[in-house]
Amino acid sequence: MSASVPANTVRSAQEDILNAAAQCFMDRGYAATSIDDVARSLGATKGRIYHHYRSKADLFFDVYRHGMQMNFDIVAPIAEQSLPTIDKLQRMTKEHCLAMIRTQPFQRCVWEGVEMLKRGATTPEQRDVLIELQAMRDNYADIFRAVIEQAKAEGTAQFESSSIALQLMFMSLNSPLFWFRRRDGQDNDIVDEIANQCAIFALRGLGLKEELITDV
Amino acid sequence: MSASVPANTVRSAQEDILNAAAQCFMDRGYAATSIDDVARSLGATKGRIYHHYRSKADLFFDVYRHGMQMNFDIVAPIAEQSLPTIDKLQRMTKEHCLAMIRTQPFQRCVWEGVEMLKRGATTPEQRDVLIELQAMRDNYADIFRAVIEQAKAEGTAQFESSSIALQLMFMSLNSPLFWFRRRDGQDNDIVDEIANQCAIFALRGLGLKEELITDV
DNA sequence: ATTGACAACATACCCGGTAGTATGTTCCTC
DNA sequence: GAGGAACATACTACCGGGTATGTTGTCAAT
Repeated sequence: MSASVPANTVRSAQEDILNAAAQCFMDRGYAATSIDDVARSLGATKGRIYHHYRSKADLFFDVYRHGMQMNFDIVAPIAEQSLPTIDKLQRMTKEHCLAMIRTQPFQRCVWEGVEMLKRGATTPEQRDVLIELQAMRDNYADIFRAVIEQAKAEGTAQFESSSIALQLMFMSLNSPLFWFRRRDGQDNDIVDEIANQCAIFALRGLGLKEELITDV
Repeated sequence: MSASVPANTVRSAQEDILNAAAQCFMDRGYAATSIDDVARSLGATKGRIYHHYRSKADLFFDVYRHGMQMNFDIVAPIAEQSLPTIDKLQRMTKEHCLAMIRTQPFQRCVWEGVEMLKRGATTPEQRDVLIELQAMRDNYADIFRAVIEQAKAEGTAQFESSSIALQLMFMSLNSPLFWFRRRDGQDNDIVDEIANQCAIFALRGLGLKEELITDV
């Protein structure tokens, strides 16, 4: 709130921490990552982390939140467009999958955050935050749910339970989180090709007719 | 080797530990699970665990190994049968998915073990064991790889990279590990129905023609 | 029946790592 | 030059892996 503080400096300092934390949490998992690990990867010490975050969990939750926000920013605009259902679903799945690859460390934290809530081994305060973040994630999933249900209603998709279909679709689209890692000077085309194959697999899995599936 | 020791007693004692450990590792994850947690869930103390296992990692690896062995025992007999490729693939996917649900705690440990090797934050000795277990897992995956490649050769499946297709297939079949948990008096039909939907999704994703996909 | 030996644990203890805190230090701004 | 932001340093408390040692029951040979 102080006008004297250049906001961009604070923001960039926080973003550096967020990026480093996301990377560390992905590399070792939440439980096995120490605050010192994160600080060390920044060439700093704990003091810097604890100046911006009250606890390790708080830092993790902020990574989670940013990861989800990135997904919303990418997919929501597509969902709001007036497109044929199939086209919309194709673009959404492709872009979601690309987001998984491009912001992998953050999305891995989202994944682990979801698991954390399901396990329930948290303090009540942490649980409250996780529930709020889970709601954010559920809202995001509902964007997709609406589209696949519409596709089913239009007869262009076929599946039994939409909840299970949604889970399976996300598992397919999120799968590069676990078997793919970007290398340094890697070609963008490779990333695009992987997202294509994942999206096609997911769309086929949802029962889309073959002639409706095209490259985006 | 001592004839004086009733082997079944030792075995059942070890299996009790394995089951408890698998459950604990699933509930809290490897890093967040303490040996005391496992012992407490058995109504025992550390002494019991460390009498049978040299370290926490050793215990975890044994759970991993048992999980993979269960999968082999279920799927290998099907793969060895002389069946039409499509039928074989259908039965294998369905049974694999059922195994994921029925032996969930063990399979979650398999999953985490795979991640553990990829992260690489282990001692050299642990890494050696993980590499051996990974080879076991790769061999298991190769059973499926052979079948889906044959299906592709026969023109009944279509996908680009068989490696990616394999990953996506397993992600679909394994997905109940993460969004489904068995309740106490739950109907077997529900489990069967979930496995069906996962298997159908996976087969569709692999490009199987709709008329070839039937309930198993 | 006695005893020795060992398996199968339990108990007690050590020690390294880590979350969190309390307190310095530096620089920047007003 | 005063105050606070943005850190670094130093410290505490505790948890958890691993070990060393004690205890009990069982079996085998005498």
